[in-house]
This record gives sequence, C-alpha cells and structure tokens, in this order.
Amino acid sequence: LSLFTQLLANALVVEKQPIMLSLPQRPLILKTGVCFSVRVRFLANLPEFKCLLKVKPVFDKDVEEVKTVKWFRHFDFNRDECKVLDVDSPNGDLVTEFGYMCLKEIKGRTKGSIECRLAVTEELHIIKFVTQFRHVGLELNIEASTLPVVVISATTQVSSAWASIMWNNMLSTGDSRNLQLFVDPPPLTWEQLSQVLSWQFLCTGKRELDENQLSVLRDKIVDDPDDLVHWSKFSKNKNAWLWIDGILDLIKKHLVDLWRDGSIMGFISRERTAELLKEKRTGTFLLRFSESKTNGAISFSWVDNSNGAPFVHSIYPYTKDELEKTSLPDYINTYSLRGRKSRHTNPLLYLYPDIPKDTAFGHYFTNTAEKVLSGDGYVHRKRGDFSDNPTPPPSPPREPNTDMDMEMDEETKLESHEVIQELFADSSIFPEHYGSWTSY
Amino acid sequence: LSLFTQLLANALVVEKQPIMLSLPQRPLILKTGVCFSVRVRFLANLPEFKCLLKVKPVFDKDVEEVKTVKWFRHFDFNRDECKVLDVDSPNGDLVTEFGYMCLKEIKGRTKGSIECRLAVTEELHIIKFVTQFRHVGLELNIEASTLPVVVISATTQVSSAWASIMWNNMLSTGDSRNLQLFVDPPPLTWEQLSQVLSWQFLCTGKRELDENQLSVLRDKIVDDPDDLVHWSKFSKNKNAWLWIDGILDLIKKHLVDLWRDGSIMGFISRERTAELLKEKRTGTFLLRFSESKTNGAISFSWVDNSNGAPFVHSIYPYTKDELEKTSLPDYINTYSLRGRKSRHTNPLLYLYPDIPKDTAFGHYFTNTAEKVLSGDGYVHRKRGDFSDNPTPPPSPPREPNTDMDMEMDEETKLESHEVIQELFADSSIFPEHYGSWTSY
DNA sequence: ACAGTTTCCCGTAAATGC
DNA sequence: TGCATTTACGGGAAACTG
Repeated sequence: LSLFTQLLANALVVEKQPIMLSLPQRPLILKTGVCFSVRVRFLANLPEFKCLLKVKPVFDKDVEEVKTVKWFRHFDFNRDECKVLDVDSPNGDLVTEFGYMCLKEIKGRTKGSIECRLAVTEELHIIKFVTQFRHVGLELNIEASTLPVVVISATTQVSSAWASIMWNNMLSTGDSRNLQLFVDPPPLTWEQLSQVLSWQFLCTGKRELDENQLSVLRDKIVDDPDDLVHWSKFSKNKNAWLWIDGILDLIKKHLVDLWRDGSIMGFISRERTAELLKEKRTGTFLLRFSESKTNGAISFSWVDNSNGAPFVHSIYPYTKDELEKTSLPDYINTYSLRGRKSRHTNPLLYLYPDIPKDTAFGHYFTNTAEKVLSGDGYVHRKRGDFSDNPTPPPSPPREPNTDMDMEMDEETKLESHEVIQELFADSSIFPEHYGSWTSY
Repeated sequence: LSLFTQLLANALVVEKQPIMLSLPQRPLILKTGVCFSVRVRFLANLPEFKCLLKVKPVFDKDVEEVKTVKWFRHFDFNRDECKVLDVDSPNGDLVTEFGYMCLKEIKGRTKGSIECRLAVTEELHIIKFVTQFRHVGLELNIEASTLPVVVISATTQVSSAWASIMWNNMLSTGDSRNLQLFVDPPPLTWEQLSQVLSWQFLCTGKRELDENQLSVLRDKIVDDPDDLVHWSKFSKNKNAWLWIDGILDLIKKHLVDLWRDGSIMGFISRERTAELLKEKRTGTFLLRFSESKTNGAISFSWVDNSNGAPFVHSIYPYTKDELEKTSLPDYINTYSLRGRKSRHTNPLLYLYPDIPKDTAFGHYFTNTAEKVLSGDGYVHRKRGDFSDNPTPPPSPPREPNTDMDMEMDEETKLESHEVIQELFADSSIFPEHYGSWTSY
C-alpha cells in the first residue's frame, strides 16, 4: 500500500505551456494580469477515473520558505476554478488544461527592511496542482508542483527575472528546490556561466559565442582568482546581464541573420578593434556592440589609411528603434562621408578580415534595386546616413598619391551659374559663403 | 413651491474634467476601462447642507431613446460609490469630485440587424447625477446630466467618435438633446462645417485654415448643389474626416511649428501644385499633405527647370513614425539628389513663393551645428534621405548652359587609384562596372 | 529625495462576434 | 466570409510607496 501511495503521489505531472504569454522560450516568468496556461497530466494510466479527479491550482501551497521569509509577496489566481481530468484522445492519458490562469497580488505583505529584502525578481514561487484520489475506501491527496517561477508586474522586469531563472537552473541539482536561493546565492564557475551565455546566443541568434567573444565577456564578469562569478556582479543594475540581454534582444529583433552568419564580431574592445583594423587596408570594417548603451546598440568601425597613418573611426551606435525601419546592412550600404563639393563616398569596403561588403551583406540590401519613381508618381527616397569627413587634417607632409582630399581639390572650381545649391561639407564653418549662395 | 422645485432641479451642475484621460480637448469621449473624473457642483448656495446631500451617478438614467432603440449598448460603472457634497473652500459652493469613474459594458444587448444599427461611435449616451433633497417635510429628486458622450473601447475609435461629437455640437440648439441623432442625422451647411474644421486646426496647430485650403476641402466634401454636407459623406470610412483627423494628428505630433508659421500649404491638389511651381524658379518647393495615405503624411514638391522645360517632383510622403526621430525641417535640409560621381545636391531652395529655405526653416534645423565627433569618440551621423536624380533624360536637343548633367560629365574621369569606393548613381544599372570596382 | 515596483493607458495585434 | 468591435498585452511613463 505504501508503495502504491508513493506511486500515485508522483503520478501527477505538470506541463507548463504558456500559450498566451508571448515569451515562449521564457516560460518560467509570469506577469500579473497576463494569462498563461498550464496542462496537467495524470501519469498513471487509469482511464476509468475519467472526469472523477478534480484538480485545483494553489499558489505557493505549503511553501515553508515563503512562510518563514515573511516579506515574500503573496499572489492568488484571478479566477481559480477547478478542472476535471479527462481522457486525452491520442494517448488515453488523463489530462486537463488550465487555459486562462492569471495572477494578482494580494497586498499587505509584512514589510522587511530594505537591506534584508530580495528584489522581486529574486523571489521564487511555485504553483501546485492538487487532487484527491478516492477508491475502495482509500483516500489520497495527490499533488504536483511547477518548477520555480518568478512573478513580475511589468515587462521591464523580464530581463532580471530571466537572470534569476538561469542562475537557479544552473544550481538546482535534481529535485532540490530552494525558493530562498537568492537570500544567499552561491557563485557559479565561469565554465558553467559561459556555457549558459553561449546557449542564450544559440537560441536567440542561431550561433554560439566563440572563444574571443567569451574571453571579452569573461574579462567583464570574472574578477575572482578562482574563476567564480558572484550573483551580485552578474545581475545587479549596470552590470553584466542587463547589458548582455539588451544585446540578445537587439539580435532577436534586428540581427538574427547577421549574427548567424558570423558577420558580427560584437564583443570586442575598442582598443582591440583599432589593433585589428590598423593592420588592414583602407575600408576594412567590423561590427561591435556598444559597451556604453545598456539597451543594445551596434556600431561599425573602419580604418582609413589615406592620410598616411592608419586611422580608425567608429560610427555612433545604432539602437533598436533606429534599426526598426532601416536594416543594418542598408545602413552599411548607404553610409557615406561627405567631402568637398558634396561628393559622397562610402568608407566601408571589406568586412574584417577581407570579405567584400557585397559578399557579406549583398543579399540583405534592400535599397539598391528600388526604382526612382514609385508607382503613384512619388520620387522614391533612400535612407543614407552620412558624416562630414572625420579624418583629421594631415599635419605631417602629405603623400600626394594617397591623399583623397588633394584629388578632390583639383576639381573644386565652382561653376558660377550652377542653379542647384551645393551641400557644403560643413555649412557652419562657411556661414558667409553659404549665406551668399542661398540668397542668390 | 413649483417654482422652487424647478429652481432646485436645475441647481445641480456638472462639470466634466477628465484628469486621467489623456485627451483634454476631447472630453466627451469615454473609453471603457479607463478612468475619468467628474466634478459636480450644487448651484444654489446652501452651505448648511454640507455633507447631507448624497450624489449618485447613473448611466443612461431614464433615457427614453436608449430604451426604445434596443440595440444600444449598456454600460455601468466599475465602482459606483456615492459621494457627499462638501463645501469648496474658495466659493463656498457644495461640490464633489468623482475622481475614478470607469465604465464597463454590460453584455447582452438586443441584437439589431446590421442595417438598422448605428456604429458604436454614433451611439450617444449621458450620465446623470442624482440626489435627494429633504427639508422640512419636502422631498425632491434633483438630477443633472452630462452632455452626450460617446463610449469607445479602443483608441482607434477616437477619430470617429470625435466626428460624432462635432456633428452633434453643431446641431444641438439649446438644451434639446437627441441621443438618436445619428439614426437620421441632419446635414450641415458647408458654412457651418468649414468653421468647425478651421477651428480644429486652430486648436491643434495654432492657425486656422485659409481660403485656398478650405476650398480644396470643400471640393472633397461637398457634392451637393445646396452646399450641404451629409453625415455619411463626412464620416464614413475612407471619407473626409478620417483623412483630415489623421492630418490633425500629424500636425499635433510633428508639425505644430510649421503649421503655425504658415509654412505648410498642405491642402492643395497635385495638379495645382504643379501649376504653381512651374511658374517659379528651380528649387522652389512647397509642402502638401498626402491624399492617398489616410493616416497623416506630408510630402514636398519642387520644380526643376534645368532640363529646359520645368519638371515638378514630389517626394514619397513622410509619415508620423518617420518624423519621430528626424523632423521635417531636417529632412528638408539634408535631402539630396545623387548625381554622377556621387555628387549630392539639395533640390530644395525656396519655399513657395520665394522664401529662402533658411529663412523659413533655419531655426528648426538641428543637424547643421553638430560636431563630427561626439564626446565619447564616436563619429556623429546625420540622417539624409536621398534619391537618384529623377529628372527625365533630356530627349530634345539640350541647352548646354542649363544642363547640370553636362557640366558634371566634364569632370567624370575616374581616378584609377582612388581607394574609397564611389557611390554610383544607380548600381543596379551598372552591375558589371560596380562589381569590378568592389572586387578590387 | 529616491529607487524599486506597480499601475495606467496608448496603440497595435489578435480575437471575437455578427 | 468580411467587417465592426472588443480584448489582450507590450512598452513607456507616471504614480506609488516605503
């Protein structure tokens, strides 16, 4: 009998499947007021109990930790109706689906002092599903529990919540579930963490992190001789994870193709960027993530040898909403430097180390083949960011053959009867000239 | 006594003041599930009744029309608590404020056939505030009513709802309130409507519509010999109001300054645009609203005489979200045509009739004075839309002095040792050439 | 005053109803 | 099926709250 009891107690299995939640790869984060759904299956094949087992969801049922740590928030379901296990056609299992589960906070938690309180994204909770099994005088309480979940109230908390989920997953061995994990969170080895980080990039961008990229991240995150990473270093504001997750989101929304292709070096310091590019010919460029913008931004850096010594420039980083309408390949394709007499030249020629731009990005360009006139008679426009030529003025004696500006100088004789206004390299530098031009 | 009753019955006055509603100029539209607030004041100065008069809000109380027209939706308040009139310090009036009123629909209306049913934004409702006045054996029911309101469930309905509010306001004379107005809506004269439309632009953009603009709108809206405008013509999908309101929203969000300055001709047909511009010198341009985009978009048109005959071009219109990050003046300032050898020229010189671009827009430009390097070492970028030169190839014998292309031809000898890639006028036209360039 | 957290609500997308 | 209307909820900002 005792064995049978044990069997049944483990027989109820919970599958979590948040249909309504738009974060399918992040199923362990629940937002108050937003629907999620849970499928519950009875593992023992007992079809004769069809519609006899009533399952009830309970939030944080019997959770010792939550009772002890008084400042944990309390939640309940908006509509908690019980459901009856029914036979699922393909396998004949007893199954039910809670399709519209929704959490609300029950206010009035005991307020702990701020120091001893965890962040809400560090609170781990569970949902249990309980049912009562009755048969020939036997009466058993059966229950199943979800994995730990983090409950948030706004989407801005998703990133922190996911950090908790990852940390918890890496530390939980077998079925030991410590909902107070973050009261005193154990550190991870860089070995463990780097694998998980790489896995995030594989899931989001279909490509793992390479040695060099991991090495850059390691330098940012590990400051411990034993190769350990501490939770506070990894998770707290302004620290590693928020920055990395911003980049993951940037990749997910705008750079999946380029990341998968391996066209994005991404994690590389400014200094190293300059070192690499200075060895290469003019027009070689690479893509790297901004380290200052914490919400995901990407920049391109290129080298220019035309003034004798190599000079490396980096474009002001592109953020998510700038990539919303124009893709990074198109920005690369149409970027230009404005020189004398409004001649525009694109300084980006070879993706590091030496891949012609068109080979690397050609089939992502959308700007090239468009017609000048759209069907409705409007002149079509292309977006092209430009900068005034940032190459510093050559103070050492110039080498005429490699100096682009010199060549241009030779043709800079303005035609006095030109009727279309020229765009000057920098109108604020030549106010008089500019003014006399427009005043006709 | 009868007179006294009458007096008291009119003594309760309702002021509507939707603090929580983000449409301060549109107070007569209520959205389900969104808070609004109402101040109720007792006009008779009877401070001795302080805290004795309990006011209760009732939705569509005693509304004969709503009872008759069975398919009107029913609503109720989410939390309808009564409030007690208290003395307001400055005037000593009896006042109360319902600060968190919120509507929800009561489902289960009688379904009318689609033909006889009004759109939800044509349903007019009222909210009444009732109180019982008791004094020396006298017992009076006093009530006050709001103006008709339209109840919507999504912000996409605001535009249509506002059309109803305007139409109703223009037709309601005195205190006759016909909640069934749109069952058979009377027409308006163009005289009436044009005043209201002009007023909308004054409220939104600080400038009324001028004669020419009104005349264009009139041609679009009035198709009746008697100068009458019919509701269906004005309000129904794809018709006048939705288009105009999209433009009002465009002005509110991005063009208040330019509209107030009178720099936007706006309402002018394509044909008339061409007529006006063809009389002017090359580089004259004007701003007009797109007639095809129904969500508010603006285009600039310019004239080019450089090929002999004047030719008028119009840029593909800019929509609200394109103006989000870059303002129209900046688009105008940096727009360019790409000619041979990647020389860019800005075809926009004079705002019609002859105002130099800088005079009209100069102090709205943000792009000009920016430094090349931003503080953090990044190269700053400017946004500049461009088009490949849309001027048609001159088939009649050219006049050399006015042909810009000819001038450029003279300098189009490519230097074989140039290291920076040229942007060609249209790479898809010269695929071979382009390819050999990039492959080095 | 302030930082962490929640609420509010627009605007879009999806679901629903007729 | 298509259209009108409502619901869902991400995202940004304001409001809340210790």
